[in-house]
Amino acid sequence: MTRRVTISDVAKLAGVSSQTVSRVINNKPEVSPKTRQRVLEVIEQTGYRPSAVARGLATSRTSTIGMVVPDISNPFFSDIARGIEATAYDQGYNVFLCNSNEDPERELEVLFSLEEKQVDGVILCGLRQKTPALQDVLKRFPAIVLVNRLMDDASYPTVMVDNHKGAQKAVGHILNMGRKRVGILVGPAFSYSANQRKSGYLDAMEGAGISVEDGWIQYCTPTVEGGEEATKLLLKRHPQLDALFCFNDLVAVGAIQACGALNRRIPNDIAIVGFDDVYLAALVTPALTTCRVPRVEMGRQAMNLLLRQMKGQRIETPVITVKTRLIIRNSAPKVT
Amino acid sequence: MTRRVTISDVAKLAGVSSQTVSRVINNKPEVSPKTRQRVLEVIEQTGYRPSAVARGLATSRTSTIGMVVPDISNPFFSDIARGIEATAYDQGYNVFLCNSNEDPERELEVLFSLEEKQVDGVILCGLRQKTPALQDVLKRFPAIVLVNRLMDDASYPTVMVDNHKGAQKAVGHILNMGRKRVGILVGPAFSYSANQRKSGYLDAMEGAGISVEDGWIQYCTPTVEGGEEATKLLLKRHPQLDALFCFNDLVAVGAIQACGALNRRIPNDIAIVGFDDVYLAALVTPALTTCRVPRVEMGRQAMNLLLRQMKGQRIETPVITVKTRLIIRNSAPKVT
DNA sequence: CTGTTAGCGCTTTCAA
DNA sequence: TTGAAAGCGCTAACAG
Repeated sequence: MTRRVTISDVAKLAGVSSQTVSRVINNKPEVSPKTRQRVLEVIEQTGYRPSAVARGLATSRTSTIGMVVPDISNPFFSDIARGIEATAYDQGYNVFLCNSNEDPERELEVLFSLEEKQVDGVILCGLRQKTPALQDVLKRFPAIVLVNRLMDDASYPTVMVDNHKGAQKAVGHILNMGRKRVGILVGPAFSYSANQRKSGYLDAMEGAGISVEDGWIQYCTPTVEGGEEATKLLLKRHPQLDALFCFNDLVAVGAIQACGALNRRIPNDIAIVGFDDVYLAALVTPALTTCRVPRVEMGRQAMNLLLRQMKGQRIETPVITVKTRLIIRNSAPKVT
Repeated sequence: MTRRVTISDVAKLAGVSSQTVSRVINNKPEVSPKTRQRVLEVIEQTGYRPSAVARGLATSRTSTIGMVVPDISNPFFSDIARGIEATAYDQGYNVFLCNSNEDPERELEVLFSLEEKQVDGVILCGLRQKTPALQDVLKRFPAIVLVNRLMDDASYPTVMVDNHKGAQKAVGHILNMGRKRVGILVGPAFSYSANQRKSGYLDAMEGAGISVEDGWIQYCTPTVEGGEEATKLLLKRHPQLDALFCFNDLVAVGAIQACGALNRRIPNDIAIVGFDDVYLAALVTPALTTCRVPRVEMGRQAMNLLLRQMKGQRIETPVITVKTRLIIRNSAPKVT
């Protein structure tokens, strides 16, 4: 660790002012080819890298953004993260990774740290709260994008999943199989996505002229265990159900396991459909029919929305809704 | 977006010098309680946050580290990332997430960007190359930790998995089941972990007095598809094999699928053991016996090593080797 | 205990 | 096309 090479080191060695070096590294046109050439050579020789910190202080832009996710080890969010990082990288931005651990207090704290770091923008994924304190910090960022969670007042550009249509497609597919007694493992009652998926389910059922019994609707935690428990409860009370539409793939895997324990054959006795299409979905037995959510794409879109804001461009569509696609596998096959 | 509140704004409002404010925000003792109180009140009222950028320029430390992973959406690395981020956060560091996409050129580029951002340290996960150019950039960082990949000269503190012992345990378990014809799906020939696991396998077999035929050793890409293909090849040439030790869980899942296609019952006809214990492992059918790698723990250890370097402490153990644990499930159950 | 001065490495503005 | 001066917001070093 020797001292960093600075812009004035380069300037001296090239026999120019540091301003000229600055012009060269920023690709300004007003430098003579000769001078530029000489400066570039010195930069090459010395291995000079401009300090983004000093530049950030001078320009008050850091080419840095913050990404807040509940948990990066959740495959749903790590895919989104990949999309964000890839697009950010292409545009010369570095990304701070912050886990909020679903903890509102920590969510605030990471936002404070991002504020101190002077990020140019923040992408918030799966945000849970919207307290005044939260609203307050958010206001202080130059740009904000929300992913998978709508603020009540739609105050920020947002990337959403078309949960309603996705659920309709999924349930429609089940109905096409000839099943009519379709239960739903809704997921958590407070979840925005869960409620959208539920309403898609209800619309599909209603559209087919089937009246849904209250008991067919079962809330659960969005995990394998949650799905397993909920399925056991549901099938105990309503053994006549011949299909289950699940909040996500993890819940669906729980449902598969419960059906195994209850000796219900899938799909013959009961069909099962998930949501998300995480990696797992294709690999369980039976392979899961599910609604694919384009997560990497969501990340890209989110970063693009952020970039536009940071460039001061107007955002035509403040809410981008990405489409899902039904992936048909063995847990709810196509009936021919 | 109004102008940021700066340290001198606070100083003026509190009727002190900015130096005193600096002392307060850095918790220096030499400030009178009264003054401190007054300054804190102004900070509270104004919502002042010190600029980490300005501070970074002044101190040449940024409280920021870089984390380079091949792919954050790979669950192996996203778990490590979680461990790193959690520990970093506790110590007041923010983490730049960089995907290298297994691309040596991009790996270099992200390191350059991290250098410009003046990170205090870098954690490199699953690094593939060690070209002179790479060595060169690395030298310019104040602190470096390697994860899951040893540089030939052990020049940097490193967190490794005890692949050798893990493989020995796994194969030992298979042998205890009474199986003697154990094939191995090694993984990629260039992979350091793969070679360590292979040597653990060979030692276990030799220790049991079993001579391994060359044909039992099958290289493959470390994916489900790779495992599937390799298994088909292997079992075609060596149908007598009664167990497979796989490079990782994905390969093992591929093996399970191949066995399904070949009508080989697991574990009766053939036992299958994986490595890593990603969350998938418990959810496939049959559930996978596998060697658990404590990934979050690895991330924590890596960050701790980095912290010690950044504090200028001596590193007693330049290579930390984390232990694996055999998780026995149905694909290779315990024989009682 | 508190304030003053200088400077971190860059860009912006103005002048040449 | 080039350079000089000032300043971004903070801390280090010194003085009082």
